[in-house]
Amino acid sequence: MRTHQLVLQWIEDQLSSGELTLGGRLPAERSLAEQLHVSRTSVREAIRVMEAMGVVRAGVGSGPDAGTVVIADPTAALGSALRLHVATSHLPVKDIVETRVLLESWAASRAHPDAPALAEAASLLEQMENCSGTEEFLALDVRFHLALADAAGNAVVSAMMGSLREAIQAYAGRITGSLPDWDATAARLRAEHRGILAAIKDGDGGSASQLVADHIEGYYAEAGLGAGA
Amino acid sequence: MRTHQLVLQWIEDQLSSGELTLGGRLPAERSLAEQLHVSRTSVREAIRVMEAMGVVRAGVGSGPDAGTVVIADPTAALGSALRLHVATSHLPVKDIVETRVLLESWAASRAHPDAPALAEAASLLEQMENCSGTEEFLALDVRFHLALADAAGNAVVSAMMGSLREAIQAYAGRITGSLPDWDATAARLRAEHRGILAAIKDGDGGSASQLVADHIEGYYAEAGLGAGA
DNA sequence: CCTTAGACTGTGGTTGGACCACACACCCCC
DNA sequence: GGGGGTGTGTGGTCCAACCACAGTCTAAGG
Repeated sequence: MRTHQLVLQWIEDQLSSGELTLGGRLPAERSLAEQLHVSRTSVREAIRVMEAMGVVRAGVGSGPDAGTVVIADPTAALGSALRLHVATSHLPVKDIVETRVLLESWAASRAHPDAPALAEAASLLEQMENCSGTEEFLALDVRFHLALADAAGNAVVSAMMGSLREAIQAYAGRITGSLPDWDATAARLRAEHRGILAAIKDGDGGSASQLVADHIEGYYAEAGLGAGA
Repeated sequence: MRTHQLVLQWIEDQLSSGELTLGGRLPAERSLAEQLHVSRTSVREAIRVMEAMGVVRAGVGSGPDAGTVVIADPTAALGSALRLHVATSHLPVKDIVETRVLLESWAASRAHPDAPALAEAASLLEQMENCSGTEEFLALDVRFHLALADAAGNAVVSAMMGSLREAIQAYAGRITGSLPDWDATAARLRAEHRGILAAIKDGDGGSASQLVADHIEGYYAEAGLGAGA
């Protein structure tokens, strides 16, 4: 076993045993190196991996925001990994979209009509009504869909959904530019969003699920992604 | 932007542009450091992250297996990340199981009856008939479920399924020890496996989907995981 | 007494160099 | 022609130093 993996194991054990919790701070790199009898280099490599996994965040300087603290950002880890594997052409964009439809339609069917996340979704919907640029619209769109996923109350599905969206963000931005009439598309998307939100609030999960699936598949189909997506 | 992120960006660009492909080899760490005008330490940190993401594999020595080569193991990345976040208690095991049911039941409903992966699943089923230890049984069980997921032909779903299973592998092993009658449970699981495989081969996706959901939920329910999982 | 400009301390970030173990490839010697 | 030692290049590890940053403490000045 390589040295940095030993450090990784130590940190994971600390997390599992509860000695390191969310918001807690790891020992300083130099202290940790001495404590585990390894070099600071190995400690740093382990922390780098943890950082890529969205488990810790390293901050320089002093004060409460400094040092290496435990965070919880599973979306970052999954998103980066998926994006890289898309870059290697190992994960087809078609499969990403298909999985996104699967997760989101499930979330819509399971969303609680009185979840607080739905209030945020409604607020985002209003902001989308009067927003100018396509970039701003897309950013709000991402947050809207994430809010819907959160309403289902499954942290794993929410994280996976966010990471899928992140992984193909650059791709989605490119195909959006090729749309024939953005204003018309945006108006349609807004109307569909309202329909989805209304269905969820009415407790009609089955209908909401179908609307979400049509919404996503319709967008990618219009943008020119091949059949099946 | 930190130095190692610059290296990460460079590697990702090489992957996106196709100059680095599956099976290809990265320049040696020392060469890459000189080429990008950074220290070898920064290059190593970047490679370490890529390794954790399942994108590259580092090997010492000489020959075809040496050096840092591009691989494609998205399961490793997702699995480690999920496992760590489960360790921080940020992702409940209940949500993991729920997501597993979602993905696997979808895969069962979409599996192609003549997919080559089903032949492997059948072979694994035979091996499970006459196997002794519980560990061996569980290992074969993992491979059986992965084969079913592969039969659906969605690489993203397959990867996510494998990573979910990996993330709770230690957990599953613990609860298995608390089962009252392992032999009876194993016999039931085998029978359910046969039923699932038969449904898929008959082209009855809906039935297969329901059988898979019952199969997984039943197991965790028997092992004592709370309701809803 | 209060304010403020400076030094101090501890954090991660980066670098260069050195040495090790490993595994293949080559070459000399038998 | 065959076999063992050597050469070369790879990643793995460690060390010592320096930098930038940010909060804190201190001492000088009002």
